[in-house]
Amino acid sequence: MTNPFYNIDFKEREKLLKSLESHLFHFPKNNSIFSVFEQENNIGILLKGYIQIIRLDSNGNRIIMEEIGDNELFGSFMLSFKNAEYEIIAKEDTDIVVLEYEQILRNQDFNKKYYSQFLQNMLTISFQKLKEKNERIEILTKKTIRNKLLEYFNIVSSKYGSKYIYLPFNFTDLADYLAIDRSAMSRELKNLKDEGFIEIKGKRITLLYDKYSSIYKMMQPY
Amino acid sequence: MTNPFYNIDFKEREKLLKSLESHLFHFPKNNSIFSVFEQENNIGILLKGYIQIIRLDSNGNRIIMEEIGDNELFGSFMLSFKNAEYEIIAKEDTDIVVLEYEQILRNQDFNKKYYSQFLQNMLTISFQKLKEKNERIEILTKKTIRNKLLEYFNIVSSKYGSKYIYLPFNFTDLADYLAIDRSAMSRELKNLKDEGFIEIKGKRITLLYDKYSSIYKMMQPY
DNA sequence: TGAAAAAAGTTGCAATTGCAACATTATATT
DNA sequence: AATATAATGTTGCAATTGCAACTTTTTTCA
Repeated sequence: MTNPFYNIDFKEREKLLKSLESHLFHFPKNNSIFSVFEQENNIGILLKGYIQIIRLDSNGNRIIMEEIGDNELFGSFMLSFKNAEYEIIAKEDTDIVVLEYEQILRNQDFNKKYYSQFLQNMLTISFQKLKEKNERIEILTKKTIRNKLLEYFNIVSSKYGSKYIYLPFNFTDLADYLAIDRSAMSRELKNLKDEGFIEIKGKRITLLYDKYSSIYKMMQPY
Repeated sequence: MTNPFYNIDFKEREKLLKSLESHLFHFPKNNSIFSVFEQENNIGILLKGYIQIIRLDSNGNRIIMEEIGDNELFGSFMLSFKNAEYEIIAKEDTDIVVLEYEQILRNQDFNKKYYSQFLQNMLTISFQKLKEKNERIEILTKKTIRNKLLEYFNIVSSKYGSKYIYLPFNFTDLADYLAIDRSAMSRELKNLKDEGFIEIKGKRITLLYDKYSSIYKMMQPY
């Protein structure tokens, strides 16, 4: 992911962060960072670490809404925490900067080169995130568990240009990311294995089918 | 939606569009505008009109990926048209500007005030779009048709602050937006009516339940 | 206006999936 | 290393949903 401070030197960065009324936070592994985002419209930039944003239903469903890695944006500006219960958890030791939405988007310091560069960087990151969100939507709109899994595998596979995939999370979390029942997913993964489409060794999955093969096209929902 | 040329006067806007190598297009109602977006990484700004981006599966599924209205962004920079069949249709007479991703994000004309203002406007629009995408994901991750419908109704209802909802599309398209079978959705809408939770008159739906009521919380998937 | 096309409503049936309730294996912690 | 905890694997069963195949209603357009 593009660095939000790309092409902005250390001194300028300090000035920028001061003028945007930023706050720096550190969270140790496995701590909740929800408190920071309760108030309205702030923007978090993850400098280092890894966090998950999890939504908990009134039905007891657990959904992984976002996985945030280095240089990514997150916060209430893009995901309203009002109407449901959320957990934001640092899965590793994590450093974040929190900015005010208003400060970034109402600021008119256009004579400061570093501010314009910062806007450009933020836009680059936002565009990448929009692409990710659309990929997620392409997965979620598949009607069967099988097709959700295959779409997910294809996206990860083409991202790294390889038929050998390393899952970024465990199977429980994968099910919560794909919004399907874990045991039903487990059953379907077994089917895919038995039919010879994939191979699984821990978090390492090998795709044995050709994306453009007739076998793939024949994978009908029913 | 924020105007991408907010706070940029006509003369500056002309200069900006020229420097970004923009192209203007007009499409009459019901025409395909796909051709414009076949090439890599371009950004469309919808000036006036209304378009739908539809994904067609190899399974024969039809999914409404995006609905684009005035001042919204769309294009291959945020939705890759490579790995599936897409239709991009102007549902009304539509004017669009097409820009190059590279031109916007590599340009270093930071001494031009209008360019920085444009970046700020684009960022505002991107943030709004990210919020919409997350709302869509919150709907799609619901496990039952009933809960998808209710989540959708709640989002539309709270957006307009009213229990009277006017659907922005017909029921066939609603099903394709929620990624569920039309007839199954029709059945579930009838159930919700019969149980007294909603009232339907054409595209006008009245929510008869209280969002914070126990009835709502009791709406379990099974 | 009237015919054609599209959208909406209905229903039976079978496939899929969620859920529960386990057993087994892996990981974390003291 | 031993124990507690979490993750994974498995299966029966019932609820939900997709699909097909209609009918009825609404909208479009020549």
